[in-house]
Amino acid sequence: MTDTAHLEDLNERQRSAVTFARPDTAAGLTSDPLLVIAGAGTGKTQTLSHRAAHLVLSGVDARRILLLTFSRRAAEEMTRRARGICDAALAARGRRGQAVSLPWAGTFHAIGARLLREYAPALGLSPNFSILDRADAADLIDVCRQQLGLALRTRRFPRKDTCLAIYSQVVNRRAKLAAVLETRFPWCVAHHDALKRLFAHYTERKQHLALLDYDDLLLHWALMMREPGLAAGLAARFDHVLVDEYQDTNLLQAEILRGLAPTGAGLCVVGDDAQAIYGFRAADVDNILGFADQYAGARVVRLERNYRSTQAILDAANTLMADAARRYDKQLASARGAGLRPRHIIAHDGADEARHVIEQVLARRETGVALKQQAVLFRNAHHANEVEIELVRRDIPYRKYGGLKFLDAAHVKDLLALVRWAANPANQIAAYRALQIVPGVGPASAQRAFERLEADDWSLVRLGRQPAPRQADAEAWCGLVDTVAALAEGAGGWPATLEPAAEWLKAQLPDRYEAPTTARAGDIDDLVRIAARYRDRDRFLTELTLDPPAATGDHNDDAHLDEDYLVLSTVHSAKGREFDSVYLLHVADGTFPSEYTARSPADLEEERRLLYVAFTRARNVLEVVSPLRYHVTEQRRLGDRHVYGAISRFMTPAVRACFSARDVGTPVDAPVSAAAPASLRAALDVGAAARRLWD
DNA sequence: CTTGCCTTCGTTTTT
DNA sequence: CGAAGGCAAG
Repeated sequence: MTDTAHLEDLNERQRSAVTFARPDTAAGLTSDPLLVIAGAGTGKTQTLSHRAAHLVLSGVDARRILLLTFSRRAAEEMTRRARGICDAALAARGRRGQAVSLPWAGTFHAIGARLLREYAPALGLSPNFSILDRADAADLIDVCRQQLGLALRTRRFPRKDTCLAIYSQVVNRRAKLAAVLETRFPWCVAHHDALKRLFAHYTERKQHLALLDYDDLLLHWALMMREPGLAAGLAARFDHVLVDEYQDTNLLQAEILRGLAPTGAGLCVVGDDAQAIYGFRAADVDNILGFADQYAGARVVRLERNYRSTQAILDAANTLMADAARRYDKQLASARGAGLRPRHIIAHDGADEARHVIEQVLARRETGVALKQQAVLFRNAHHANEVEIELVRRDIPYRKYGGLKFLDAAHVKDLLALVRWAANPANQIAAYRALQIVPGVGPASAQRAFERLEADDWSLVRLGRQPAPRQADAEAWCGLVDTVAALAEGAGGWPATLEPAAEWLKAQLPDRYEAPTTARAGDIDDLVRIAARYRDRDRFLTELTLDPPAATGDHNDDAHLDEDYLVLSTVHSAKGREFDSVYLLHVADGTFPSEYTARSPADLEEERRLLYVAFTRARNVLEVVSPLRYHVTEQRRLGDRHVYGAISRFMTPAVRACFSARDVGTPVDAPVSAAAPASLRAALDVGAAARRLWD
């Protein structure tokens, strides 16, 4: 007899999703397949964490619940909430609950890494495989390209990032190379055969060197599910599989789920097709749109009562989505009343945009809304530049999510390369990078040293006994090899073993980088401090790669937890979050939608959804800014660096009717440059640009 | 073979 | 404007 007090703060729909179970089984031990279509702000997280808690309270073993999320933040949040619900319920029953945890909550990639580590022997994988982040994977592709002689100048070959992107699409879409090239990379079609060879070689190298890229974590997991014996064993470990953000899963992930729950029994997926914004990463909206066809007897529950935003904001969001092509029809209804109309601000240029937004943020703060409750959102990281400059100038603290990451800094990568090489001496990418830190060691010496290492059964210790390369700084060389060997040994325990490596690297900084290097040394110390938070070296590497610190400065969040700061974030990074006030920058055609994705109708739909995600982050205040004249980042040679653009095509008259409009900034006085690109000439007339606003 | 300087090229979103 | 690739000097 289950006490139901914990279900009281749910609405009827939510409760039906939380308690959904097969009627003929006791205590909800299993259920038919369940799809929860949860509109923005309708309590998706609440519902999923309640379901997990409810299952545990009904007697399901928490270790037999698999909870797959999109980001680590989401996994932690849900685990935390589920624990809170369980604790409260157990306390109410007068039972002293031991804290409930969900040991199998995590991202697809993180859970995949964990399972592959465990099943490595059965899969012919080295259990100490390293995970390549994006940049490392691209570097390995580059090495392969050299090895195959594809880097010839006779014919332009796609660059490494493009090669990796193509590869990734092929893997995640489970598609033929030719098809991917034709639809998404038409300018590379001529290189079909060479790419095929390249990918074959890349795959072979990864296998040989015990390296897995992001896609491999899913691919190998999916391959494992194709092996009936292994699949059955894995499926038997879990009674319930709960999936968050199902609209952002791809075909590989769908295949994995199919293997874990072949009939759909125990499978519960939650998502919102209107918020599918990861198509560029091969996510497939058809997963969620076709769920009921995929799993016979699936139950669909729709959540439409919105607890986040005011109705005025939801009206704008609903109107925006009314034009969408394919979708689960839903109208969000606010539980919070009418509220203020959102505002559409027409700014003269980027500077006015920045100034206006900051003034509004400060004004809002005067009414008692903390900076942390306010967010400036944008499509591309660089759109925030002018706002950032202004924030620094006015000494307003902020934190930026998306864009340049802490781990992208060259010196941080250096230290990681040392640790990665130590963890897996066959990690060619880490080895190359580490070796080339030594003055006088370039690609060729690094290559030869690596070959010697391979020929000598990957023994770092014996590599140290061999003479240094001719031109190498002998002292630094010895320092490097000793340092890495000690790291491999793990002497002194984690993270103390990291200290000598950090010190050695800091000693190299003046040679390697321009002065001043104090900031770089500080970053290295920060990384050492971060390392201390992880149990051991391997967990540090794995988790850091799968979940890099989200924001610049995020790595010292413990210290600044109570500080107030304004949030700057890409729309993508803001998914799943909410703020009292949202200011959306640069709502211009070419950005919303992006000029790069405006080609196919499907891409265009995704751009609309991106705007929808941005709108629906706001609780009380939404301001959308369109600068008329802005800095153009491409075609710099073609003359003037400012162009006049058009307001986003998604801001249709019907959508604009949901907003109140206002102009800010000085009237246009700058003469129009005759050198502006011809394609933009039609928009050069400010009067015409202004008229277009009200068409 | 390494390194530093010069040219050219291409630009989104991220687990 | 920044990164990456090519070329020449040490």
